[in-house]
Amino acid sequence: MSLATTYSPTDVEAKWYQRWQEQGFFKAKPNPRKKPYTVVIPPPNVTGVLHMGHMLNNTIQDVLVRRARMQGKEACWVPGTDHASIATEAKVVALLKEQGISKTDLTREQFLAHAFEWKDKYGGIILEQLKQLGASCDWDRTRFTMEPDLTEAVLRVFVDLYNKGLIYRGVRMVNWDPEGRTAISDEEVIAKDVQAKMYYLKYAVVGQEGQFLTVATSRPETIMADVAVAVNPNDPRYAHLTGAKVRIPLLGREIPVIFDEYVSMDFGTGALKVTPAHDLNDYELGVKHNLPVIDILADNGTLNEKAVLYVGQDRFAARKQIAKDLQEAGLLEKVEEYASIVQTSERTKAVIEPKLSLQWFMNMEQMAKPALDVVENDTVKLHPPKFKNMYRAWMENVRDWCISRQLWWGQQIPAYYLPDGTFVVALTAEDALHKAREQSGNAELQASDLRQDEDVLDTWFSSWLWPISVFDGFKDPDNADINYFYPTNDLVTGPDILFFWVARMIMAGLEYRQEVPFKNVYLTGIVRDAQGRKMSKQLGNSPDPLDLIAQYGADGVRTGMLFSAPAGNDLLYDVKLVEQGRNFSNKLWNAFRLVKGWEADASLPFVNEKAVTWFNAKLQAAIVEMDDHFEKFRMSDALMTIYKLVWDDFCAQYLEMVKPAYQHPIDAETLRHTTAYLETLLKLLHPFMPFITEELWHELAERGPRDYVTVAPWPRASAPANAAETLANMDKALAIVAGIRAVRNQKNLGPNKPLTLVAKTDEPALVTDYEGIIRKLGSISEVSFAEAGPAASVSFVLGGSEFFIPLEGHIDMAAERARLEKELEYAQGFRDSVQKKLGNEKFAQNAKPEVLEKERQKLADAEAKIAALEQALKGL
RNA sequence: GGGGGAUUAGCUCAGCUGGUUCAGAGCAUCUGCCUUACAAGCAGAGGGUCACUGGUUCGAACCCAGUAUCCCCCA
Repeated sequence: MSLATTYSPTDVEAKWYQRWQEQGFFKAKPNPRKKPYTVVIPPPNVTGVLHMGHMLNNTIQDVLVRRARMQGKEACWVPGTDHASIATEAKVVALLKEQGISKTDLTREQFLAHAFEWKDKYGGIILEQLKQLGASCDWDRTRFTMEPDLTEAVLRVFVDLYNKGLIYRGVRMVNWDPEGRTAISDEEVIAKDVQAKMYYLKYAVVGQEGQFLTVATSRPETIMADVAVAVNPNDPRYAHLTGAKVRIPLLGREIPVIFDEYVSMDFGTGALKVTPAHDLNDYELGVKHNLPVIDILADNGTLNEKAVLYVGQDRFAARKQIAKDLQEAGLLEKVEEYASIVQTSERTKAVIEPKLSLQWFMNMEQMAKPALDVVENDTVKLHPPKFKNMYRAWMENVRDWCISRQLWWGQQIPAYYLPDGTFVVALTAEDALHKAREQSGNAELQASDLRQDEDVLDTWFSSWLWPISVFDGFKDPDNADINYFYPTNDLVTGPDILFFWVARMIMAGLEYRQEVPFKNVYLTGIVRDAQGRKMSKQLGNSPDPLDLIAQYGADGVRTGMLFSAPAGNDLLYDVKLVEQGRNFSNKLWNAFRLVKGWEADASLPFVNEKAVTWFNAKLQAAIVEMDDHFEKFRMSDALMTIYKLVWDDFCAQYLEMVKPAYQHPIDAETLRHTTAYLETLLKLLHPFMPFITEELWHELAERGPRDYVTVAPWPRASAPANAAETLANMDKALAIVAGIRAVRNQKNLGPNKPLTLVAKTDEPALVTDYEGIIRKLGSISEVSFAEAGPAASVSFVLGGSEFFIPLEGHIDMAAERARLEKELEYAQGFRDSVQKKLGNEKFAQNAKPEVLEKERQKLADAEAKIAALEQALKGL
């Protein structure tokens, strides 16, 4: 047999992924004999390519799904993509621009044709990439948020919520993205710290020549939209301005001075210019004081003709220019630097303009309440739970959701305008005509008389229906799939979309299924580089996931990502992690090579009973521990448990214990147990490392046509008799081995130089029962017992026993004495502290009996050890 | 400005109900080994004032108060 000493994943991975698909292992259908286990993928943008965040997120989902599948559940992982309205439209617009085509030259239909063409070409890439990671999605269920069925779901919900009065149309202050030329929701706005300038402008007081009111503003270009200057009524500096008017600098228009306690006296000069069209707070102030609104900004962020000055200039250019002009006019008192915040668009990064605009909104208050309750009472559990607080804060302060977008790529709003300016909301154009005729009383109204709203809906207005719509729960609310697979079990996503998406899915679930959409939400962290910086194209600090898979294997990458990724914590990615993952694959591969190479000889006696029962106890304990970790969504801990079991207990200890001498056969019983253990380990590892485990599963034995580790039953923990004793005894035996090895290292003896061991102990069985193991792992040629150690020997003490290794010519008596004395000193110190504790009356009164018993045991152990050490010193 | 979280070994993090020789794990580091499964490996070792200051308790990494620093969310 010739197996390479290193595992090479490349061919193996492609082969098994294909076989799994051929076998249909990932397909799920309602099965009353099985429990459903459902996960819906957070649909990546169609524009997307796989990045490290997807790798982490989808690895976690796949681990959960694969384990559930092995547990005998009907595991259903629904994949799909999101049409990502604004992001995709921006991408298509940019692409067309490269081809010399401007969006404005196209009709809506032409543009959408281009966009769909683009989507068909690139939209599936990310899903193909997920296959390389090993994602066990049911690909037959792949959905797209803009496909006909899902679009229909969106429209139905819109119509329904409109009819319930939860969706309304109105003029409100919205976040305007001048780059995307669309309104966006509050959640799509990102606040950024910037170093800004504060301009101090002089407003001349009307009728009092030479008197000025100085106003501090960061946006001097908006003075043309000013309708008042506000000061605090309690501010003595401005009391004399009651009823006064001031003149806008440069422009000369007169505006009133108003008094309102809203104005902070400490900020700037205590005088605030009021610009209702371009600031939310100013808008509210304007409404309160009944002031007009002057909107001087065009949709693209340039100044419009209402500005009078700087018309056509971009807002930032105008700011520079007006500062200069004010300076020249002597109306700029000073400019100061100050730390400020600007609101930017999540998608286009453009600086947001607050803008008064006619949009569609959804009332959130009514839906938020039940969605908050289910999280508060743990019907939906957040992992880690610290996110509950954030969730509560958001839900209690939720504002209405602006759902219309001035874009083409997305679901067009099903509102139809009549010639008289009124509108109807209907699922289809025919319905709309029907309603329009009814509403207007004009039976002659034709379809061509109606004009559908130009806007599309926010992308999240389709995503929030995802757990229901992927099972066609709107079109056909009582179908077998939705009844079986909904509610889903676990959702894995990032905390950045807790409000965008998670909260709203809960609302939709409660509204349309009267049931939460999932029971657990696992919130991943952000993948950062080793220095803690976010991964970004600009920094070039993000590895290409597909390169990583090619280099380290999908299994290596998956385990690498999970080694250091507790829920909710950011993952500091370092190539060392995937190296560790790859090394682990290799370790497993070599363990397999060893076992595979063994020849069984049925005539040999079963000599490894101690090792076999010990490893079984270890294995069972590890299964219990893993199940517990999984229960608590501690994925990296579950991985670490199996990692240590495989590497330390199975490879470093167990295999070394049972390994026959080179080119010698092994007894059949041991081989049988060992192979069974290896199979169990493969099962436990499979969710983390699907490819190598499948490969080894098939290499290890002849398998039937449907016998794959992918569908093998998840191991059930059993409780072996006397497990605790088995483990404790082996620990003691291994401590002897460790003692021997430490002596080898100290004395610089090679690992193979045969040594002899002399034991002085009250528990000789601990040595005789494990003598084979001690000999093998310690390279000991002979074990004997004595009342005192040979003169020229190194000794070590374990519990109350003393062990000697005769080493003629290697002994430094002074060093030996010093070492033993140090150990003795520590043991005595420990004994004293325990004695003191036990001597404390209050402790004796208050401590629980178990604790007291343990302390007494500690004292006894310490005294035995001290006695042994004293003996050893005497013997020197 | 409001709210939340964190601070434990060089790094990333566990530490559950206050009590086990409780101060841990992985990685990294150091020393020695190419020992017939694996140098992507083996054996061994070192390394911490549990942020700081008080308090509660027989007993505190853990509970309480305050301080400092960092992170996140919201405004």
